[in-house]
Amino acid sequence: MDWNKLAQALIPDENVKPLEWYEAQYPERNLEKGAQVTRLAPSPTGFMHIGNLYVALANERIAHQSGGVFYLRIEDTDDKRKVEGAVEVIHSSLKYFGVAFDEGADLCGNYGPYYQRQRAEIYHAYAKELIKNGLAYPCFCSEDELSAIRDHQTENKLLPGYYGEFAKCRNLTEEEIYANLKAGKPYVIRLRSQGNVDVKHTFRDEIKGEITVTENNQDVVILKSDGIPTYHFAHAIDDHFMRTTLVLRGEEWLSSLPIHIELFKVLGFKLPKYAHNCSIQKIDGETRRKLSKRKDPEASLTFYREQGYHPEAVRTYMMTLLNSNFEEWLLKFPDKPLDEFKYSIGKMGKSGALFDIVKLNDISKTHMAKLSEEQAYDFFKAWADEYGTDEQKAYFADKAYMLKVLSLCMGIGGKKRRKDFICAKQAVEMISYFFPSTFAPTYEYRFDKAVVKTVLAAFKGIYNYADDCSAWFEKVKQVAGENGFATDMKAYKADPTAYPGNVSDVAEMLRIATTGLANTPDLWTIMQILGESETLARLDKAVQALN
RNA sequence: GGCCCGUUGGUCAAGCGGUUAAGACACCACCCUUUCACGGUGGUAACAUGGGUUCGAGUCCCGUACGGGUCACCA
Repeated sequence: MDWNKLAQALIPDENVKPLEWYEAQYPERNLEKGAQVTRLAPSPTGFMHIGNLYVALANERIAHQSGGVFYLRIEDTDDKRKVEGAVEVIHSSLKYFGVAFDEGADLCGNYGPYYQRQRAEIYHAYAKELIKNGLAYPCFCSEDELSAIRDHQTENKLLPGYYGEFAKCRNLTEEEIYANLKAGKPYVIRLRSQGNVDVKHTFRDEIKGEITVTENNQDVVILKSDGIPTYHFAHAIDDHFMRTTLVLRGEEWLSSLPIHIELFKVLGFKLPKYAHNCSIQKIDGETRRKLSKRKDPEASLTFYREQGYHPEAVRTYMMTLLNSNFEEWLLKFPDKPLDEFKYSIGKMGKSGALFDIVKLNDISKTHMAKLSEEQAYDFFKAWADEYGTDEQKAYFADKAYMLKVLSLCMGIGGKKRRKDFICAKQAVEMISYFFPSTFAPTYEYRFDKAVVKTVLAAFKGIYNYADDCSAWFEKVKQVAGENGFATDMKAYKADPTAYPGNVSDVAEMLRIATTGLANTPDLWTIMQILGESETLARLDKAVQALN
């Protein structure tokens, strides 16, 4: 067999450049010792999974912390998955959460093009080299033939795949090959694997530690019939020529590592370091499973935008999942920028973490409590403009009023900040009672209607907008006392059965009457913000509702 | 099913052969508090399982169970 002739027939010289050209074009990067070059290599499906952010963040931290480079490569080798505008989505959604690339698709960079479809030539050049060396060959098997092989293998409990004796096209004669080509039969290029599945090696994964990998014996497809490479081949070529030093990717790739190892070997490339991280899981009834794009809204990055989670909070939560010692650091330095945390790949978990929205909420609350009322205003307004209802958008028209509301609800000026707000959506809904357009109370009192009614009417009769906080509270107490409620907490606690309730119960009635909720910040201030006429109107309305 | 990876409280997790087995979230109690929160103190709660190795095992080895991943001209 004349491999050179075959290579030339399959991939003519005029379509490719000499191999040295590529090596010269994409030289080793001139970086400091220890600097890591990492990448994110998504397919442009238009859907950004929380796992994309997760792995992006890890890659970004490792690159930037080491003085290296973090780039974006688009794996668009599968035509079926491609969606218009997807790259835009990748950039914008990651940027929103504070992850930015140094180079890559739609950015500058000397190691491009960063779209795999545009790199056909380089893949062809190396496929040709493999054919020349007898390490790759054309395969004319049809889908039917392949599935027949697979069926036979499963029936006989043999290792499935295209290898050894099952690799029919592996030993085609020269005549057969040229006859097939002449007949215009479609073909793929397969690797002629040199591996043996009985041979195992230990391999060091940066996250998992020592793992055993079996040699690859599959004659995997490297070039599909349309001349586009498969993931495996593109990975080897691209990560070599883009000079990636660390491939940090999802653990679903772990099982194809043997293929990648062999590919790097036959291509004569130095193997990068590998790290395989676990995917984020979710508990579904009794079972854990991967966060699913279809079933779980929180799997999508857009979910966090729609809910109005602060990007910094999401990022912080991701960090707690990514690095086990991060939370300790955060506790110690709550106000330092996240980037000052020393990220360590060795501290990444070996097993999949469960996504815990309750924890995210807690982190979000703490984060919101760091914002000023101006910052909160801007953040909520931006959210409302994009996702809010018309009424909610209108909340922000009177900025001075909104600022008063926010500073009350966030506990600004107090000794300790409140932590009521989780995300913009919830926060904006929470403050809806401050706005007549959305004040729609369902009064749910814990006391008898008649009692509530007397209390409300009595309070309304003596309420004075000009009262300061303590005068106001004296009146609450007065109403409480007049209706038999305990005004002295110590007395009440000593014998709760002696009273129908205490001042706090009376305060709750007033709170529900004016806000519709049992849970709000300081009531006196709320009344001050609402204004005299609105407050009185609400008390009236509440009394009416009791008839 | 084969191969690979994993398994410490409800959840995230520290732990690198000797610890009273950290911490965070959640939950509960108490305290603080003129109301709602915040905050503070304390509490409940874990090494999947069976065998080894060792003076000594959450930590090392083997088996079992359970969970996850993967077996494409998808990435």
